[in-house]
Amino acid sequence: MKAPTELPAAKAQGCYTIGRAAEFTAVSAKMIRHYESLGLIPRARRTSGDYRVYSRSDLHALRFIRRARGLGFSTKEIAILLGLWRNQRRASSEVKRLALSHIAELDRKIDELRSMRAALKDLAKRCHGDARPACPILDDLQGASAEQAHSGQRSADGV
Amino acid sequence: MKAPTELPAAKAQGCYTIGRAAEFTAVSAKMIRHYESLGLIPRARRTSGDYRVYSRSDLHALRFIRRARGLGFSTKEIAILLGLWRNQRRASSEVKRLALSHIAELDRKIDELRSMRAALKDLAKRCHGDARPACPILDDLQGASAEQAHSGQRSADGV
DNA sequence: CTTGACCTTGCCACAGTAGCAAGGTTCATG
DNA sequence: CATGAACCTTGCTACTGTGGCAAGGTCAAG
Repeated sequence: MKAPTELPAAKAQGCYTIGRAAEFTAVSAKMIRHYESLGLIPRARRTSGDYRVYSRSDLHALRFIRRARGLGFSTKEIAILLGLWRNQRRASSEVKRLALSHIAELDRKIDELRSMRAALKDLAKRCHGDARPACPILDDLQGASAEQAHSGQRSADGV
Repeated sequence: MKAPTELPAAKAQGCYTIGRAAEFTAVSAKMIRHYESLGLIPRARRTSGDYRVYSRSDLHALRFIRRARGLGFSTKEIAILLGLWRNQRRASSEVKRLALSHIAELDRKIDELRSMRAALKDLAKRCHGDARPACPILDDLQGASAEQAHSGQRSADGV
């Protein structure tokens, strides 16, 4: 009940072990397993020795995921995108809606980072940066210099 | 060794329970404990009933942390900033150096998000967003622009 | 004394990625 | 055929920062 050499045969037919799949998709083996556990990709076929086996179309899906991650989509969003991708009867409006909402999210994050940057840049500009201890940056963080220096609270929600 | 009512007395002397400290600093009680466990702030004094007690200067440090978080500093960076803050013989150049390197980090992140945004915006622009399935966004994620059947991979983005 | 508000610790969860460990599989080579 | 290198398996740990819940203790007021 055990084929002696199934992987080489599989390779000849366009099948890949997880390591080769990782190599060809630039998604680490670790992450491939992770995506499987999340259900982003279906459970891989296994050899008799329990090795995962991937087909070319599996690699396709992995590249899809990698590219979507490269655009900053979360795994949940990617799950939806994959669903739309696989659904030949999808409406492109659904995809576009998701994309636009992600753009809005990116804008939000960019704005947040930019306002941090602006505030810090301003403080840095006012700091002599010499051997003396006096430092407007620390003064600001301390809040001693002026509680009303900049309008109240920057809302948290870090990067 | 148990005074009957120590907290009210403490309050009168400018002491705060963790809840009140949270309220006055906008740092959640949870995070105050967390910062303590990280060593960002010293272990709090305790009442006989093991309640943490904070002084006004402790609140000061907590606000310092909150503001630094608001500027996007990591907890490690904040640990350094706190050290500089407490060190009266610091050189402002140290602070400035940290600030500038953080600005560079923010720039890096902003650029990354912006390039995602640009790429996605472009795709979204080309997507009709109607009831039909054809979708340039999915096509791009699929990598259709460069490959279709077999042959090597195309590394899309270096993000 | 009871009650309710507050505190304590500790564990789980999120997201995404990486590392390590102990053990099994494959396959080529000696 | 046996060995060993290279690869695979699962599972736990960690990171960063925040929130939530649970079981139990403390405190102050009624």
